[in-house]
Amino acid sequence: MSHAAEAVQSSFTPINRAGQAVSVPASAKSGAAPKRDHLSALQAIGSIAHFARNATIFSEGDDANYFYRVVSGAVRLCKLMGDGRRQIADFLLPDDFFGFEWLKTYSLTAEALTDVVVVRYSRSRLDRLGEARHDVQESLMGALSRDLWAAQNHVVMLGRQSAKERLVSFILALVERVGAKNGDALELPMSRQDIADYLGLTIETVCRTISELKRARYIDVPNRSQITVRNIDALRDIADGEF
Amino acid sequence: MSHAAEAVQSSFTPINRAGQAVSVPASAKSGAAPKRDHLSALQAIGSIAHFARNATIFSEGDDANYFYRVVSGAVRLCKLMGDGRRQIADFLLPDDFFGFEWLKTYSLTAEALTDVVVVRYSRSRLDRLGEARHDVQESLMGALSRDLWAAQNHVVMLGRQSAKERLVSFILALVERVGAKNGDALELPMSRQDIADYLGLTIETVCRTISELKRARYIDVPNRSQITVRNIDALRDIADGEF
DNA sequence: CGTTGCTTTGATGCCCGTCAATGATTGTGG
DNA sequence: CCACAATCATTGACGGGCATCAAAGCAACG
Repeated sequence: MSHAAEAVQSSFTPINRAGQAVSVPASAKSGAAPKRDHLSALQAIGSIAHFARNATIFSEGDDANYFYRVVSGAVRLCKLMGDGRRQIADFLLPDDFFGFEWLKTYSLTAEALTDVVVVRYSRSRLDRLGEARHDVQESLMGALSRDLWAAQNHVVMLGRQSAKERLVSFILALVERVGAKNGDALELPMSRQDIADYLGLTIETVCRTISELKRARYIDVPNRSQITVRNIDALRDIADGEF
Repeated sequence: MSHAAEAVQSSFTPINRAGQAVSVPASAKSGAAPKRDHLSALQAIGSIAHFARNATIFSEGDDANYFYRVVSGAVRLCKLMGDGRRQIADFLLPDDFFGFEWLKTYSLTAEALTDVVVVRYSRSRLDRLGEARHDVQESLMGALSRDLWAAQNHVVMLGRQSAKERLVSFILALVERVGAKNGDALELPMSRQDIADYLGLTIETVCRTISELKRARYIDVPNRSQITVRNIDALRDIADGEF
């Protein structure tokens, strides 16, 4: 989807769409390889796996034997500090890739937010495929780049935005992700605590800020797993520090 | 701001300055490339450039025409919000690479912290080199991965650590970077404001926290650009939330 | 229906930001 | 080399935003 590139400038979109099927212009010049798309090439070495809600898909420090793509459901990537503090790095939705590591071990923990179906690619096969096929290699590089881009925006959010700005940025990222318009409802597969751990806040601050946005008629909250956006333009102003 | 201070060293031909030493096969694409290490391969396409303190090396949004390596001096990478708030993503020291982008434009601004010398690689040549040579491609992936890893740790720091923990983590990162021991002095090429903008704090909080660490005898501050570490183990405890 | 887990709201306090003044260091021109 | 200005760093006083502690609502499930 186009927005991934365009949204770069103004809005700090925290959600990362790792590894979407983005057009990869670079391989166009080669022309020598048989005309096959790199996603099909990946298909050939993937297998399906299921995880129940709250199951751990892999833990930080585990051998990074697999690379994943979400088919359905949602996943969170997080880091745990020694004393139990938790920071969520990313939420993954269908078609997002995750678990690609340069090092031998995972640098994050992946957990199922909901029951989830994933495609799993063995790392050794992926590496071999990458060596053989330049487009696959570049597609992996693109996934890495998108993750880095998302992490850098996340850093700005946590370092320099207020609680309200962070929550609004988070909502706007979901809006962009699904192409929502005023009046549309957003699905929130994650809990308030997950949102808090993503935004570097407490659950109470997240709740209070949601209530505040509701009182101000920017959003509605029909139930705990949905938010209806009422005034996206006003939200954009808030995210950019206009209020 | 001050006059642009870019100066490309003209006494060297920017194109082929390393050609003096190494025999470079004219067409790198030829299948049977001689065994050569990827750094030398990079050398062949790099040229030297100088920037004065506070000069802008490139700005967010500029066409990403070059990829850089620090030779001497130090560089900061930062993002600016519309209202002037600044977040520093990274500080770069000699041998660090920066400015590698997947997108067409830079996602960060790079500024010279001190007078700085860099090697500059043209992106188009780098791309061609990457297509031809797998080791170069992988070395670029490695650089990306390290950046991502650093950004993820930065996220945890900003999201879940206190001011004291952040400052201590920052000091410890410098300690690791130069392999300092108790009693060694660390060079701080950046200002207090830069440190604050890296840690997501204000300059006053940074100063107060430095003073606190000094009072507690964990560090000494002989002058504004040096910190002497007195008790690294105690600092490690603080960074992990032990105090 | 009661239990369980999650969410929301309220009361209170503290960490850190803001505002302000002073001190230290660097740079500049006489 | 000194005088002065400009910049940067430090410290203090104060307040606000968010965390903490506590309790009450609410939905899912046996």
